[in-house]
Amino acid sequence: MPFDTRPSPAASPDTLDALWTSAWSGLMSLPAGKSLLEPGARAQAIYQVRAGCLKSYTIDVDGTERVRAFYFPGDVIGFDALGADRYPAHVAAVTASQVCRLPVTELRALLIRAPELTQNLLERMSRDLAVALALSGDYSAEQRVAAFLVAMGERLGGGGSVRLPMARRDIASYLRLATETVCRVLGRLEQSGRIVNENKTVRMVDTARLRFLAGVPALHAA
Amino acid sequence: MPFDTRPSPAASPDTLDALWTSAWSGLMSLPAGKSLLEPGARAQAIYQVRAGCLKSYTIDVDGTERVRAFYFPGDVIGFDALGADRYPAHVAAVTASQVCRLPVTELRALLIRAPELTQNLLERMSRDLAVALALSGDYSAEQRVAAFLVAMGERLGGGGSVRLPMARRDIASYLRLATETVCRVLGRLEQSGRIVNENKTVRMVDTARLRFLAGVPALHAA
DNA sequence: CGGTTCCTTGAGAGAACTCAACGTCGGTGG
DNA sequence: CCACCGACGTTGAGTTCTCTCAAGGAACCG
Repeated sequence: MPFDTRPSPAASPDTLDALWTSAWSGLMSLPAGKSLLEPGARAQAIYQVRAGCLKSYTIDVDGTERVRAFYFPGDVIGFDALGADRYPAHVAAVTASQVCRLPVTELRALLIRAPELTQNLLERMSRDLAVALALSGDYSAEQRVAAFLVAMGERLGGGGSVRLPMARRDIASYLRLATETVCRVLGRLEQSGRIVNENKTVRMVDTARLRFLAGVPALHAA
Repeated sequence: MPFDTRPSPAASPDTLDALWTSAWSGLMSLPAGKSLLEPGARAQAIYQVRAGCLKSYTIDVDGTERVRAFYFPGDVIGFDALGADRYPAHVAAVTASQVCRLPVTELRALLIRAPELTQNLLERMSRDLAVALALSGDYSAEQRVAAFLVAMGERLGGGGSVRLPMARRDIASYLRLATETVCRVLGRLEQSGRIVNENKTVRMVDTARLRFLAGVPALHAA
């Protein structure tokens, strides 16, 4: 349940959509592993993913990487920087990616020019907030992994087959589990016939059961 | 570190502040335990706490209560409903409280009339988002409790002495721990001389050490 | 003052973590 | 084209932390 990160398009007039869409510019290509944002840097722009996959992460005192979020095409990067005016975390490409840019100054101007867009923005942020709150719950390793698979399946829409471009370590870090635990759970899910684990691709066989394991399906239904 | 929930006032022109402040109306008094919002209800208004303490919580499938947030005077309740147009959780008074109201329609009108306020709103939401993300990390029971105490101390500003109006059970639920674990950690902190535990009030003796235990002090410093 | 709820402390169980080893994949250079 | 190397993935054994179950003590309310 906790892992739907899709900022699905709001049902707003075409003109607003167009305004929003055309605001983005400066397509940028990033090879796998390349850093896009550094924590502490002035938040001069937000970004939208056009292709590939990126991750947001922090490095804590003992040098451990903590993945905060994964971003896929359509997702906006940088909302969490608007408050403090500084980026709070690293953002780097997981696979070769393309992103486009919207300077914060232009975002503000745009919102003053078209206040109706604010609604859209608030919706996206409040959805992110709801997901983050859901993620902070205490769930078993099995629940977390199942929910992650289900959410990724819905997010990427591969029809029961999910390609996970990120390393097991990244998934584990995101789910607050040990890498080994993720492997073990995937192994157990495969043994019990719920999934088929093919390298970086997971085929979900028993989706209903996975959803049940994930717990509350409400968040996805909504 | 993860627990600063204060939406501290943004440094914006007096007129904007005044506009924001005067938008709120309908002071409402709630006795302890009284429910303010129910999940699923149409989000017709957001609220601001004027006095007391409230909590936001969900009830999951097995009937367990999960506390999502505590609200104190100045905090805004309901941001997370703006996206889905429905409140996502229960909100109830922990102690006798007073709140005032801002209908969503008026909020939208206000934002169109004074788009500069949007910035303020985005800042509040993005701060909430950052806190929620921080809270979702995996921390030891000791880290969580220490961080909670430090954050509450900063939040309520009682000069090293924090009054915790909510039950241990609520704190435990919020921190994703068992009630007993919270008690045990408080006991250990007291035995090692870091705090003095007087019923509902905790005096922080070794604040520096508590901050260290809480981990990254960055979030508070910023 | 009795009852209820909350807080605290103890003993045992279970889930996830750490440590460790081995197998696999992908890239690089001979 | 193949062999090697390093990073990643998987699996096992033992440990640790927190949870659950249980009971006694303290505070609050009628």
